[in-house]
Amino acid sequence: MDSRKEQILKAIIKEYIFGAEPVSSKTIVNRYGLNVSSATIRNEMAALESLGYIKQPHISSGRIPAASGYRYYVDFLMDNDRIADEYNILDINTSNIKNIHNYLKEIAILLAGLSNYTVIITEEKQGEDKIHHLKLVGLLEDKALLVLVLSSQKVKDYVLSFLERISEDELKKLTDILNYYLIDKNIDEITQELKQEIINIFPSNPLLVEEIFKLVVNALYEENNVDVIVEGVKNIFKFPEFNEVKKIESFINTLEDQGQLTRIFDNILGQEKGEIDIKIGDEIGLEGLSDFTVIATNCLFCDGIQGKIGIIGPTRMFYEKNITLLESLFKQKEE
Amino acid sequence: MDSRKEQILKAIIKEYIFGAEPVSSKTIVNRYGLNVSSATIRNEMAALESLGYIKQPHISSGRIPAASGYRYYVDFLMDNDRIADEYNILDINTSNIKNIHNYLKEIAILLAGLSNYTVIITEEKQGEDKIHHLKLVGLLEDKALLVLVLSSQKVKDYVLSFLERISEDELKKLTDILNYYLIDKNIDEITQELKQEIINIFPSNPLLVEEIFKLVVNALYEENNVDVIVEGVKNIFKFPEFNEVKKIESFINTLEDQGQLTRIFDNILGQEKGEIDIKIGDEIGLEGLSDFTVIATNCLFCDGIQGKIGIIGPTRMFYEKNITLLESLFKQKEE
DNA sequence: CTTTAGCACTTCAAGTCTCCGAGTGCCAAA
DNA sequence: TTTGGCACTCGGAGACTTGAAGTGCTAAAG
Repeated sequence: MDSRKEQILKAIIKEYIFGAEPVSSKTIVNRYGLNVSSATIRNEMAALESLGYIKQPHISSGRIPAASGYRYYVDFLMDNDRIADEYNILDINTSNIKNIHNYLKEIAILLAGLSNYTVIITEEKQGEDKIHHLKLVGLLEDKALLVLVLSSQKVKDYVLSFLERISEDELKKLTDILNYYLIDKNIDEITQELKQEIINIFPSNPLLVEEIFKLVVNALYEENNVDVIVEGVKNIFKFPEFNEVKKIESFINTLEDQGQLTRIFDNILGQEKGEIDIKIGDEIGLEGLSDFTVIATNCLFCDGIQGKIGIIGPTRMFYEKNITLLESLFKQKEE
Repeated sequence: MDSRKEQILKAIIKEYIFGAEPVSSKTIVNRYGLNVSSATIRNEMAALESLGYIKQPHISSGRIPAASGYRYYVDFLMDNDRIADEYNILDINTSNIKNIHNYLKEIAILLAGLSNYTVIITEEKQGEDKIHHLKLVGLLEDKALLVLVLSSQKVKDYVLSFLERISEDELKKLTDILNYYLIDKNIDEITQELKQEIINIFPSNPLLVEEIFKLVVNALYEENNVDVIVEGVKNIFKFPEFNEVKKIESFINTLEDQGQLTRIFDNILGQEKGEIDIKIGDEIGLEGLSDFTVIATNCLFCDGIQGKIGIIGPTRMFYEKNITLLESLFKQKEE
């Protein structure tokens, strides 16, 4: 990726974010004076395509960014000198918080209005459920079942796949270790350090331990009876790429499935406060959201009220603006 | 409307509710043995059409029910011997009500699942706001402004249109009467009797008083910070008649506008508990919902928690089933 | 007066065809 | 390495055809 390719990729992405239509080589020459001809741009575009950053909807159309193109843009090309507009979102009605749910709802509505995308807020009610015990059960050569029993008596199970075979004895040993360390722990007590400790004791398969920890945290997270608020669904209709009922349907199906939806926050479960997480397309890990981007962060909404907040929109999204919006939530709290 | 016309109307509606496609004269002969030929059915259909109960999407297609056809069906033709299936909805998790919002949400999800339509629940937090004072201001010959000041200091105004001219003096007089009776009243205290009293004192324009009362109740209702829960939006995609993005958009826009949405419960504001209100198409009074039917009722969800619950779906709806569903909410509470 | 058979008529929906514009890929020359 | 030029491809819009479904109407039968 030389500088000119980056310039062209950036131009394509900016143009496509703005116009939602495939970008032609000619458009780039006309609007982003690079002092080369459209043929040169076409050559570079072909190169960018073979790198996977852009793609063609069909053979004789312009290019649109691929997911990895947006990823490259977010990681390396985005204008970081964005002006930190002051959005004083958390200040609304703070005098008037009789009801946390309504307060969060107002924040969501406001943020949906400011961003023009859909906003999701979860309030975490922490530590209500704990691990009662768990068990690993071998299934086939390369599969096992993780069975979790929670202190609320709920049972959850997940299928694990291994890269290489693991013996029954190994599974038994890992089950014992996990039980020893995890029984009676709530979501806050299942830390990165604890995970590391177990990996040290059971070094033969760290990836498996990672996976199990993720699922355990997930299970507790879901069971904590989080309040999920979704606002700004109607904004989806502003985007011409969602002009088919099928696409709207899969979006709304995902939004209405609370169990699935909270998974958009998976990555930021253990993240530092104030960090902004960006997941593009399949990175989100939900089938219905493969054309979307989620920008999310942890947020301390007010004393004692903590949760996560995410902006979700098409991958063709105004990244800078939304990141600024979420950052501004923190600026206020730091004061 | 002789008995045969009613039979045919009923057949058309049942058939259309089931199949979502225009019903032909032949279909009726085949499936609803009336012992007449299709030509006779066609004659009757033409009559039913000129009565306004059914219509044709285009000339040369079968008939579909018109809004007033559904109305006739609901009022006179519906099978009232419907078996009162026992849906023990309110029993879910009653032991576990830590959080009213989540309890209502669960009810909504359950009911949305059972009905296959969209469910709306509002919890009323009663009597929080009152009328501080109000004023009628003449605008043009046939218009005036109703200005409401609430005890929460919020100001709301509405334009009133008269059929015939009303003098400034009259407006002043009515303003004084209304203030005398309404100041410091909350939503529960603004009753039908109070309205009647004012109409008796100010008999020259009862319609105007009616209109003002409606707006006052509305304003207080909106301000009572009701918690609105919507579940089962995704069910809309099951109905072939909503195969255009435009239609979905207007539905979702309405659902997301809480101020508008609560107006679907307008009719049952003062209604007896347990009565079921059915509004079809334009009867709902919301532009975005002219292809929908709302079936709604007051509901005492549990001790002290009162609210309204509505099922909303296409006019082509399984009326009997949904009425039964809502009725079953009461059966449980009476026990 | 009511019902019915029969037929002409209308409309939609799906399929086919053509045509045009936009845009690319690639070659050969600069 | 860049560029002008040209052949090629594809999608979308529009025109046209065709077949199926269903009606309205008329004239005859009950």
